[in-house]
Amino acid sequence: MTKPKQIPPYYTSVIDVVKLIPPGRVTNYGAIADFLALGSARMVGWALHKSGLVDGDVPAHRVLNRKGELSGRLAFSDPNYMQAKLESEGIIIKDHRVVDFAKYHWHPEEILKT
DNA sequence: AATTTGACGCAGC
DNA sequence: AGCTGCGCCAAAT
Repeated sequence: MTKPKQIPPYYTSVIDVVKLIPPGRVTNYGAIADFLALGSARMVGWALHKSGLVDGDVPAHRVLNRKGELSGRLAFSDPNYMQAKLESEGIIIKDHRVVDFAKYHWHPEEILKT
């Protein structure tokens, strides 16, 4: 019979961290991977891709690659969703790239400081 | 079961 | 400063 697909634990961990990203801020896959000690930023990418199927309330549009590029925009239902959402949060995007990326860059470590 | 791909990152050139 | 190659680990074919 149909077997309910189990969600690997680290998927949930990644989703949890992504949900903690403050509006108007962005982060990169490597930062999350390092924070969760996944050992590979690719895992974060995979987890986020699946996140849409697991939880539709994940602000995955705030996760970019280390260059600040919207590398995952093509994976969304609408390629323009990611940019539109980020711009609506006050982030300027030029050629699928975040302007002043370092300025908006957020690190999971921030949640520990508070 | 083996090979390829992937929402990545970094060192080297 | 941009391109190439390699490493990372899991999922898909």
